[in-house]
Parts: sequence; C-alpha cells; structure tokens
Amino acid sequence: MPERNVEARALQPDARARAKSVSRPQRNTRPPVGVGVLNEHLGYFMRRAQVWIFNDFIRTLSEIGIRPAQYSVLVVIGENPGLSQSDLARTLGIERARLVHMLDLLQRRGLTERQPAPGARRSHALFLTREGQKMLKRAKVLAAEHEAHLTERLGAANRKLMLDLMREVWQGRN
Amino acid sequence: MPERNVEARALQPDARARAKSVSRPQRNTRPPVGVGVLNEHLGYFMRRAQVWIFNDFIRTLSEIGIRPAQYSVLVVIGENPGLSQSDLARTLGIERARLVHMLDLLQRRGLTERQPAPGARRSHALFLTREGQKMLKRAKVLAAEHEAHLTERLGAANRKLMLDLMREVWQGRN
DNA sequence: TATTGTTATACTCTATAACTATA
DNA sequence: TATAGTTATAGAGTATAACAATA
Repeated sequence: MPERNVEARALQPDARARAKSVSRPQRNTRPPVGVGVLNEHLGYFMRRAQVWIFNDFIRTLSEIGIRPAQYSVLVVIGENPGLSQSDLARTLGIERARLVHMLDLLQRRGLTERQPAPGARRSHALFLTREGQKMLKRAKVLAAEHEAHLTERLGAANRKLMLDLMREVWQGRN
Repeated sequence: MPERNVEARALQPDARARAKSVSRPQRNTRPPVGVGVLNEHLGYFMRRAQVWIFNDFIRTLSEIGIRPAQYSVLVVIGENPGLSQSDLARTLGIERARLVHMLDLLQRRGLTERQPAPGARRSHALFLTREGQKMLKRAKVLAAEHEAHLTERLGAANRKLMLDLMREVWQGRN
C-alpha cells in the first residue's frame, strides 16, 4: 500500500462523497463526477500521471529553468559527447526540426556547442560547454529531489515496481 | 514476461549492438546511444509510454477522427449528462478556456449540445446528441481495439498490473 | 539516391490574463 | 467577492513538407 497523501486535493471520490453529508454551505454539494470507462484505459492514467510528474519536475527545476525535454538533451549529450543531431533526435524521439530550435536556445544560454564533425562535413558534433557540465550536475541533483517527491507520493515500493515495469517494456523502443 | 514485439523498431539496445558485428555497410556501424541517468527517471519512461499509447489511440480511432482528449470528454458527458463545463474541466484536468474550444468543435460536428442549466442561468448543461451517443458507442469499440494493441505489446499480466498500480495511485487526484 | 541540418507552417495542448454575466 | 463561460495570447510540443549541402 502506498503512503496516502493527506492534502485536500488528494481526496478520493468516495471520500468526497462522504464529505458531502457533512454540513458545508454549497461547495461540496457537488456529486462526484464519474469517468466511466476511462477507468479501464491505461492511456488515461498514463497521461494524468505524466502531466503530474512533469509539473513537479518543472517546478523543482524552475530555479535553473530547465524543462524535461531540455534535461534529457543535456543528459544524452553529456553521456555521448560528440554525437550528431540526428542520433540525438532518434535516441530521444524528438523531431529533427524541433531539435534545431532546442539546441539554438541551449546554445544561446551557453550550455551546448555545435562543432564541425571530423570526417563528416554535413553533420555537427554536439558537446556540453564547461558551463553546460556544471548546469547538468546541478540539474541532476534537483532531478533526484524531484524523484524523491515521486517516492513520497507513490511509496518507494510502488515507484520501483513501476520503473521496472516501464523499463522492461519501453527501454530502447519507440 | 511480456510478448516480444518482433518489429525492427522494437530491437533492444543490446540487440542492436549485436547486430553491429554482422556485416553491414554503414548504417548499423552506429554504436548504441546510451541515455544514462534517464534510465532512473520514471517521468522519462512515463512520457515515452504515453506518447506511444496516444499515437496508437489516434491511429486506431482515425477513421472516426476522435482524439484522446475528445474521447475523454465524450465519455464523461455520456456518463454525467447535464454536467457543467467547469465540472467537466475539473474532472479531466482540462483548462476551462481550452474546453470552450473543444466543445465548439464537437458541437459543430453535431456530437454535443450546450443547454441552459435549470436554475443556474450562468452555467451550461452538457449533453450528447443522438449522433454523439452513436459516435461514443463506436469510439468505445475502437478504444477497446486500441487497448488490445496494448495488451499485445505489454502482455496481459503487465497491462493489468500497470493499470492497477496507476489506478491506485492516481485515481481521483490531480 | 539517401541523409543532415535547416526553415517554415499548422495544429494540439498548456498557461494566463482579462472580460461579462451572473451568484 | 467568487464563479461560469468566454476571448485572446504566448509558448511548448508534434507533424509535415521542402530545401541545400553532402554522402
């Protein structure tokens, strides 16, 4: 069983229904709205979960202004210095066209570089700048903090179980 | 263990590394690109999974032109005839402003209606038209087909396990 | 001919702010 | 004052098509 989040917004539908009978002016007179067959759709929960997680990630890393997609780009360049834009795009499932814009922004912030690729004049070799390396290091610390929020919400066992499941099923695929 | 997808794009990284040693001109000379610490982030897999699932959903329902968000709106209205736009927005976590546009489109397609809410002149009561009910019925059939694709990819046991986990953790919350 | 990086366009979705008419 | 619906705008992300330079 996961730890229960005690914030108001975490109330279950049945809990809200029960709260209705307690004397309250008008706000909680609303009957709970059921989502019917959506409860059978993995995609529905996956989407809600993903939005929640990304919001927490964005909030937690807001002090350095790094968003999830940017984080993933920095991590993969840091892990594979000198890789090309197409390899990066393929790896992360980002459109080549979109990546151009993202790298423009990261480059303007002094975090990444495009260098001429040795022996392949049509492609670029991507690197983190010194600044980019420092930023990535800081980002990883904050991202770990974000992951701790997840553990808090899901319970450590649930988080691990989910991660293992997802990894098994989605690792290295599109 | 889940069934293995045998399509080329489903190759695991290690499989691709092995394929490298086989004689092939240049394409598979690329070393696999590692994603480093992303492998520890639930949000990373959640996002990849969600994108895959939504794409399959969109493809599977393309013949009726219903997207995931539209589907969820139709389901919830069908389940709660006469509910207001704000209740709908709150339930699905859609911005009130965004919902206005979505309902405009669904209404223009003759699938939903806004009726004056009895006793609350500032809010609308939402209903499916006859046409909308038929569309929803068809959509549910196709959505079940989509869910079968998921079972195929994840394995029935994994899909159930994921669904139960997600439901326990995210049901009725934001 | 196919690939790499690029530009451009369109559409979906999210996030805000502001306005009106109600309550 | 707060809520319901609406309008408008800005930005992220996705999906395409097309082009020049290169392989």
